[in-house]
Amino acid sequence: MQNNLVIYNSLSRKKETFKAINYPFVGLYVCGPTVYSDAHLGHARPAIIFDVLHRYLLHLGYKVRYVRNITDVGHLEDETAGEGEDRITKKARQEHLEPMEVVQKYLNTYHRNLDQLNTLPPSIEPRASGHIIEQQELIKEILEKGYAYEVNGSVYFDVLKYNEKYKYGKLSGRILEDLQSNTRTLEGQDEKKNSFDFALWKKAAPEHIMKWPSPWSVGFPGWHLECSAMSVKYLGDVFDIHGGGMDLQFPHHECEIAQSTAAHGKESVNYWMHNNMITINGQKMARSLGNFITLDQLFSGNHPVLTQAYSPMTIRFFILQAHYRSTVDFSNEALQAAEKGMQKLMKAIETLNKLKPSATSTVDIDKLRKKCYEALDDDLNSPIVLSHLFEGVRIVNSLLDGTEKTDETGLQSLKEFFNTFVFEILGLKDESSGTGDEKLTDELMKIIIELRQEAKNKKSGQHRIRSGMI
RNA sequence: GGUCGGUUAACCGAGUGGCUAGGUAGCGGUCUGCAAAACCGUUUACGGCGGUUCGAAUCCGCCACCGACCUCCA
Repeated sequence: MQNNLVIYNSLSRKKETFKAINYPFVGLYVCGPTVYSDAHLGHARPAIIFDVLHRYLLHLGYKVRYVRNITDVGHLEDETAGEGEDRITKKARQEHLEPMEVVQKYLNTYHRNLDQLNTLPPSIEPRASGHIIEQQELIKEILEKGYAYEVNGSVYFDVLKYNEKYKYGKLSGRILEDLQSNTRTLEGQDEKKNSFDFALWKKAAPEHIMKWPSPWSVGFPGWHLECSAMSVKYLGDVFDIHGGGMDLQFPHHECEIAQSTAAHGKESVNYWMHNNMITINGQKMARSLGNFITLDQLFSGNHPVLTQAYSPMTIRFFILQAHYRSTVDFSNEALQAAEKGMQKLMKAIETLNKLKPSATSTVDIDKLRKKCYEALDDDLNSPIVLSHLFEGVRIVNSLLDGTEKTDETGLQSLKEFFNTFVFEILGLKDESSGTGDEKLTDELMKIIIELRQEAKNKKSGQHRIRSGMI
């Protein structure tokens, strides 16, 4: 495959040329959400970023198997409390629902929101609860290889033992000695040999609702395990790309690497990609911090910090305006700027469809197209792609003004240019026909004018309509 | 405390050792009976102090500030 796609690999901390293991197939695994409350702005980012990657790979001609998991198995919320209650169980108790009802409810919202954001669905969306057996099998493998130990019905990963042969901490740049001296002393960890060991299987307390039988105890799998088990099941021992939020780099992804390596004797991921966080007032937006804005709130404007509603495409545009490895700070101003920018882009595309060709051409679309590919190839630099698209906008408007000219071929390639990058790859769509206030007003005005004309003809009620209009 | 990252004009946000990113706002203009909209053009930059270099916002060092991770998190 001839392509020049370069991806920043978190593992090597370098940009690397992307080479698929088994052309034309690409295996892409992205960590999805734990479904226990409404999806928020932070969830939109990886969904959109990896959607663009997905779309771009498809555009380049790859056959992509895109796997994005759903964490629907309760994991301990607060180990410091000793008697940890997992988040889904807690929510179920609060809302008087079955745990699986909680899961379904928020999974539905998540799907609806991502659909509104115009993301393509993943090829497979495996749930942790549906892969308990696979996870148990993986635990057995790790136990057999000697990198785990059982205590009181729970199974823990032996990090120190693993570190003798492999290197623990390579993804996040952590050194085991530092971890040893710096990890806070948490209560309820007496079972572990070392504080940095992590659970593969956890024996459930009697009141714990989500639990499954296993050779060790009635319990539930450790959080990091599902991704190791499911990625390998659907993408093979070694696959191309694993993505997720930067906050998952440690410990989640580090533990995944350790588990897979311990079980299979080799690493399973070629390229690790991590998107940065969305911040609000300079702080990370997260459910656990309580400073998040849900996507439904953004779309409806129903939140104290929002001065207006923002459409799904405004959110998408806003996120694409920043590079995925940078933090992006939320503000009404920034969202409004994104909204106007996107409208300008869409308007130009509308204008383009009305343009008439000239005999000669003064514009060079090929050059622009090439620049867009270069930007995408350079670690998915969507802000640069957008800047080139706005150069295209300038051209369209100049054509309308008559300061630039182009022939039929040029017009056609300009249309293809926008179609490819705006709609196909960046995944934006024109919302104006459905929700635009201006269009709605225009339509309503037309009806009122017609009514007035009608009333005028019948000589009835015209004064009311006229005075109302003025 | 440890590890890592950031500090770019009014706001958001790219970027390269020398050549205008882009969007929004502002300003000037075109158009319009006026205005709005639209369009065209355009002013404010690279946290501080040193160093390398013919030349640094871009490389190096120190300092300041901010953030992320180290505990669940997208």
